[in-house]
Amino acid sequence: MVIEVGDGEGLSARQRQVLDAALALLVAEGDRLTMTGVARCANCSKETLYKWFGGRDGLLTAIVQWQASGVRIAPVGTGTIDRPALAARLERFAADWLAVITSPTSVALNRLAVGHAGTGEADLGRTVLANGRFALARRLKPVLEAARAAGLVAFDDAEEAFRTFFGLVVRDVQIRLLLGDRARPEGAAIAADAARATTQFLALYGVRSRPARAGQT
Amino acid sequence: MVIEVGDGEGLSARQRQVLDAALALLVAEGDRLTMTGVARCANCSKETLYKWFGGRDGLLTAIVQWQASGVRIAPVGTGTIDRPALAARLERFAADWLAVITSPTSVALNRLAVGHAGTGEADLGRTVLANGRFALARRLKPVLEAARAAGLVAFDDAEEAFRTFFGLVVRDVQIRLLLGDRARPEGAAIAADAARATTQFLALYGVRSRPARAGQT
DNA sequence: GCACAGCCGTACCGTACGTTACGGTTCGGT
DNA sequence: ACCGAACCGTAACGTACGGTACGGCTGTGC
Repeated sequence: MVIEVGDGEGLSARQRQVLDAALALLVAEGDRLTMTGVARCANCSKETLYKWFGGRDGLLTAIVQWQASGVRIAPVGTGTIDRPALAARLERFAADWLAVITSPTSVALNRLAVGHAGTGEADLGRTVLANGRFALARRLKPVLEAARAAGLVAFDDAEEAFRTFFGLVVRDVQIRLLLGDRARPEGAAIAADAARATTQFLALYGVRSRPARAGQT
Repeated sequence: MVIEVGDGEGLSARQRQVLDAALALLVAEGDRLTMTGVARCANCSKETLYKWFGGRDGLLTAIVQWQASGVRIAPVGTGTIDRPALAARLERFAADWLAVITSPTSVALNRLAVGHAGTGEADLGRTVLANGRFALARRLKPVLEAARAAGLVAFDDAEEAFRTFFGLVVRDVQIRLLLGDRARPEGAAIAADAARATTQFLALYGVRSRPARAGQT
């Protein structure tokens, strides 16, 4: 199965406007998003919505893909990999990821996809996973493997190492937000969490190289 | 705010039957659960459903509380606390928790609550969190604090330690299941994951006492 | 035996919303 | 200036479902 990662290439400027409006409405209204509401809020006709997106499912799918195309995790960058650089990079990933999953937009989209999972053909959940968790893994694994090649960390399976990192970063934050708990960390807390997760990950997988005790945050 | 943890005390046998049927239907149908469907499936009339539960929201709330009353995490038990006992207890918690959150029932219920979060007054999300994540924390924290008192582990904040343990146990499993990914670990994998999470948690928080190198799993 | 309460099954009502259809308007091409 | 395509705004249709009403059945207290 091929998941359309959708960089919003085939969309006209007007269509992007409509999707922006729909996304904003989704964040505000949640799953009560209605075709009439989108049309009114986007100043377009329902007929146009149906022509462009085929129906409600198509619109929702387009919204998910459109938002995904706007999420950009820190590019990997192929610089030298020493211990401080690795820590900085992991911390950056963690902070970016926390910022994404705690954003109202991401929460609304994940709620939509969760509620929609297992029903219908569109399978928004698959798309959200492809653009979220799996996209993150795709970006992070090369970093982990480069670090392993440089002797900084040790693990058998990059996938397992990634999942541990994921757990250390996300913890209970995402599920709590999805379930409506007010627990959204702001800037400073996110930075602190990212640093803690990185430290813990390196404590679990890091290789104690030489005496080098410096730069442990 | 007081959350009704609901041990199903005020329910007649017949009402439990109805809730069981409704829960089964919820697992099968997802959010498309309909009052008519519940009535048909439970061999009762809609009038009775409305009389007993007040409406759809009331029924959903009753379903959530009813299922929560059936979930039992390993009781804490106040035995001696040495390193192997601590590891065994953590592993037990982790395995129980993984079994719960990966069960189709839990997935269906969490999907329902997530989709329902932020809308309406019932606030199923709050109930699910109270009976899930927070109930787990309530059970686990005394164990962690007893272990700290015994000098086995070290941490400043039991809440933070719990959240780390939670992350190490759950990782990406729950969000993937909620989003419809087929990634349900079965018995052996759950046991392995529980052991790994426990080992990692003790590696992060455990106090290296004396030479004692035995019993590291 | 009988009145009555509780419940089942079903029919019914009102609404919300997805979907379709249509008249009017804007705009680019010729 | 004219034509056609695309699009806006709105009205209309059909259905699904939450909620309500009612007739019939069963079991229990007197």
